[in-house]
Amino acid sequence: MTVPPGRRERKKAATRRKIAETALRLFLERGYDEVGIRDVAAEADVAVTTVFSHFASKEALVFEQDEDFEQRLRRAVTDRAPDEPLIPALRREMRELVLHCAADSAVPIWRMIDASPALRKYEESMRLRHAESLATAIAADPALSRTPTACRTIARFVIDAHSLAREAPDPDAAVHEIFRMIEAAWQTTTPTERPRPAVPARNTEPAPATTSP
Amino acid sequence: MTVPPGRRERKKAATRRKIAETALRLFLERGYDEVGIRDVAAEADVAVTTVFSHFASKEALVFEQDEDFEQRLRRAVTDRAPDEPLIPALRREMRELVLHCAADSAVPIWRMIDASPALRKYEESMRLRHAESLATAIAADPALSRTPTACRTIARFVIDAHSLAREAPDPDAAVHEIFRMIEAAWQTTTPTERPRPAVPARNTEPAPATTSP
DNA sequence: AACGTAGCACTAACCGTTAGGGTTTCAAAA
DNA sequence: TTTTGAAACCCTAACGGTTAGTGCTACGTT
Repeated sequence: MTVPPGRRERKKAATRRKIAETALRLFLERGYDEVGIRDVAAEADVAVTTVFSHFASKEALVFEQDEDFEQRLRRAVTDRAPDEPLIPALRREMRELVLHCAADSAVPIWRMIDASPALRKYEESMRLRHAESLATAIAADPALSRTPTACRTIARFVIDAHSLAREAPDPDAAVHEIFRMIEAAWQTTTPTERPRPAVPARNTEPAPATTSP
Repeated sequence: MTVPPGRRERKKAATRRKIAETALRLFLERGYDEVGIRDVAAEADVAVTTVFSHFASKEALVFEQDEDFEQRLRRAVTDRAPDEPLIPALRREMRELVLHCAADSAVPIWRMIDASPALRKYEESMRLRHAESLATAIAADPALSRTPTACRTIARFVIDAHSLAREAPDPDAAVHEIFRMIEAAWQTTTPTERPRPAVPARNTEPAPATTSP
């Protein structure tokens, strides 16, 4: 598993990192549309085909932490405390993600993204993937048990919250404002649940045959 | 304005229609990815540049009624009866739009769209435009007076409802399920209104000197 | 009738992306 | 150690969407 990675893997990772860093530097220096893939490849001293063996498209060079984002949201659902409700957990995670985007040194990157139609388009298609991934995680939680449509709807709302809050004048306040709406939407979808009335009714996990292979 | 259109305009419209019809026919016959712009131009007996003078991109050949969709949603807001609440008006319109997409002879077109990543991407970017347009219409209604973030959020939710309902097994039921959630979300955003009792000590915004220039 | 221009054609290219085919470098089996 | 397989990389050439440049022609207008 976690054996010391061989020279080959280290070199591959180094190449990938060099390409991504070079690309981002050139994009920020000259503008995304003014830099071609051939420029990136030449500056990183690799072949054009090598760039595309590491990144699926030119836009993917900009959205490197794409999978991070997706995974963090999924884990906010799956790894939350057993008694923590869904929406507050998602709100907490989304708040961190938004603040990270809005306040960090990532500001010029987002300015570049907002200025390029191609990048905005790509971001949109990523968001759909993220929403589906999040919807799957929500639907898989036996403590929630909503309809597929309800899960997908809430997932979309949460993903929407990211770009809406990011573009708001006060991102932190926007997260709270939007999640108040999401919470209300979620509350209307409570057919098969008993939150925590008199008895806490903590189910005791009778036979966890399969955990996580 | 509505003078009998001259020969030039009629010819232009005919060319545009011929291109669109030819393109859609070829796409459905052979598949979107199997038909090149050069094929469409040849079959429609025009130059490639002429195709692009009528349509901004290859994908735009498929989404001709794009502006219809946008306008119908905006008008569902602006042209609704003075006493009709927002969400029911939007739900009614969205229900029609979804049923139109799901039941009509438009089914093979949507099958084609769902099968092509390029078309799905394009549709996504359209949806962002539609959401912004709808948000503007909602924000402009003095009878509603919500925050910009609330307007944009609800607009996104409504646009999301379209694709979610379209993909659901029972689109009509999905529209109602999703709009129940949207209605609840909308209800939580009632700052400058007096729904009913016990004012919960909200600050009253004493002097709104600047409204919206 | 003359003029200005909108619409269209043609060529040639740009750019992202991929296929095809070859070389080096590593890792693990023999 | 040697062999062997394949992963990573390189190069060339091309494909397909898109655009610039340059005209020509037909139409609307004066």
